[in-house]
Amino acid sequence: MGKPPATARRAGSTITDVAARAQVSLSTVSRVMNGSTSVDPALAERVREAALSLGYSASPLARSLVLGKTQTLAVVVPDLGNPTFQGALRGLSEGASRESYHVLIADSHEQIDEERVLAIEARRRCDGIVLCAPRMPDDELAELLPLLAPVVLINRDPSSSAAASVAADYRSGLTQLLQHLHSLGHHELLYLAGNEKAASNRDRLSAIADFQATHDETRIEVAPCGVGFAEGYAAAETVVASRTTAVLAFNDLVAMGLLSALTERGIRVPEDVSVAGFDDIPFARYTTPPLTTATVPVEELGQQAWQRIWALLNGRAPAYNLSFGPLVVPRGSTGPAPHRPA
Amino acid sequence: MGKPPATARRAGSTITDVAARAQVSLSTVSRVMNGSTSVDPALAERVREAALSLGYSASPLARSLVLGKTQTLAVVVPDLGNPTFQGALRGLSEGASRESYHVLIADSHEQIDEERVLAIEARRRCDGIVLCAPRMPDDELAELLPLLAPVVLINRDPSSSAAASVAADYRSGLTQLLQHLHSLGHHELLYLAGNEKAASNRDRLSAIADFQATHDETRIEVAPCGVGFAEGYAAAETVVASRTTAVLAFNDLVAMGLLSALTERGIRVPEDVSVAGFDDIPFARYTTPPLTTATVPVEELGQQAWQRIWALLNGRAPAYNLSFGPLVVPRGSTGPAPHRPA
DNA sequence: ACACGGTCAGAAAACGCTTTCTGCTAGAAT
DNA sequence: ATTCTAGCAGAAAGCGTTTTCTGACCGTGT
Repeated sequence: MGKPPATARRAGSTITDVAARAQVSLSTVSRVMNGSTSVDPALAERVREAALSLGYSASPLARSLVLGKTQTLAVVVPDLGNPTFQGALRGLSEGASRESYHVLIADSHEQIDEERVLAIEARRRCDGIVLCAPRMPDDELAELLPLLAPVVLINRDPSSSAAASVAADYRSGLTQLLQHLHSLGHHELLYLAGNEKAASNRDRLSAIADFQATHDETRIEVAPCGVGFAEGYAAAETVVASRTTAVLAFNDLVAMGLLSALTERGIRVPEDVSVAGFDDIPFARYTTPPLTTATVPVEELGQQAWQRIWALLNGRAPAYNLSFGPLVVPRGSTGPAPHRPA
Repeated sequence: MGKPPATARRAGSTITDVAARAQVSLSTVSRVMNGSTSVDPALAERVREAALSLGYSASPLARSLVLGKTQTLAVVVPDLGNPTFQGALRGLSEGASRESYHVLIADSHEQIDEERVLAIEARRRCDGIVLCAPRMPDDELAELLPLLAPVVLINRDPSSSAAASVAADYRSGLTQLLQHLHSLGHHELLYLAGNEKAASNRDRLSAIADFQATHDETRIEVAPCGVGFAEGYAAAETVVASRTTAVLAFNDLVAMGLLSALTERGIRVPEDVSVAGFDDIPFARYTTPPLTTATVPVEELGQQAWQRIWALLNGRAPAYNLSFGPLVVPRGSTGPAPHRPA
């Protein structure tokens, strides 16, 4: 009767407690808990009972330390507020949880100079890392990768180094969007650019340059803009001034901001000007008019990233690097070019 | 010359390696790395040098084990795709990173029966936990809380138990929205309900009941709907059939879906019917027409949650439980009630 | 000159586990 | 009946740290 309390205590019961209660050694408890072969059924039962009544479960920390694996994956994103990364994170987290892996998330809040240390720090507490660093300079990235392995890149071409990666092909996506607008008769286009340093922006610019090179009749203007609603909204001015007939927004957010500003000014979309976004975020379908855009299956991007890191974690070779070719989704915000009286 | 490699190796250097290289004991290395008082400057320098050349940094795992703290915080959300939780997560993550805390995120994917074990599992790898579980039954929550401490609740009234919490006051928000519409002359309202079990939905219903009780002249219909675009879109049918003059959508997503469907049918907002959302997600400002809604400062919710868990982690008492009173943001989607020929 | 106290470095214990190694017991084989 | 072997439980080492404890050395005070 004067024995230690029978009820499970706050947080604390350790393997030693269980061993004591079941009158066996630590080793035996460990074996039972890990379903090891060959331990006397009677003992095993006693141990399980003791564990249960003490509410015991092994400390993940101690376990990780000795096993050398944490069952945790790090994910670095530049901005949790960005639908693209949210989607990728979702896909990733789903895959991870299915394998009972945990996800440590590090938001660099666009502080690209801190990304390096953030990634390293996060990586140290995990078994692997998935990195989204669209604006990290190529050389810094290359130098960082070896320290991070196993690592999977999202939306970054691992140029030199042979890292695993999954990405959306922004180049191809924009090319298709250009063709879409071109086929509608637009020859005066405006591209509202995102962040100069971002790889995804460079890809788009490259697509524009190529298109321009083979289409003399078309003029594509480029205006710096940004990546959010507000910037898109503010760009209405530029759009009007440019007297172009179609606008390629850096992404759907920008497009939506722009759409809103144009509507306010009484400029009709697509009758007066066509607007195309990029990404096909869930909202795009529900704008007025619904937004023409290029799909980027962000959630699948995350899933594929998980698949690759999972392979890596198990010592297998990851699947081939993947590049999703976005598809144009023609919706109401783009239409035939208006006949403009010069 | 025949010494061990001087360059930093992959991942592996341990404190022992550093000690060996610096010709001192482990204890000394540890002291130096932790900026401990009183260690001979010469030795200290030698240690630092060794650590640097080996690329050493202490294993967070081992450190956590002995220190009894992981520098990590768990966050459980029901759905990473939901802007509300995204915002809260952002706010939280920002605060955490400022204190160089890490964030482990667990997405229950709306599997409310797994939330319990998910939370416990996550909690075990962390120093504390922030829980968003809008649909977990009260009794289960109450039973869970003691196992999770220190814990902060988001959007849950900790009824009996005295847990720290931050929440949006959905009741008050909806009341204000009702008043807003009432003052515009609407007497035939329709509420598109969210998930039956969700606390935030119950709060709204309660607000409706109260309002109804004091406003005989007003009829408020309730229709089950959902929490996403698609459900809002699909609800257009119901809205039209109800012949009400104003719709209170469960949230902005539903409102946007509805808006889109109404526009497609040529129903004018707000001339024919007023639509109000809830949450004031960033998109709400940019719909056509801009969406009247009630602000819920989700990011601040996250920040405040961080403040409280941080206090708890430091053995201080958390600030008083917080309830944000949403503010109505009147925008273009609500207007005077139309004169309807009976 | 000797005892005493104060610095500071190393030895060792502890954190909570897993796993190898050791040793005991009992059953089988000769 | 005796030895070999298999089977299973406990002892102990090890994971990489921090921190307490121990002990050496040096300076000071009498």
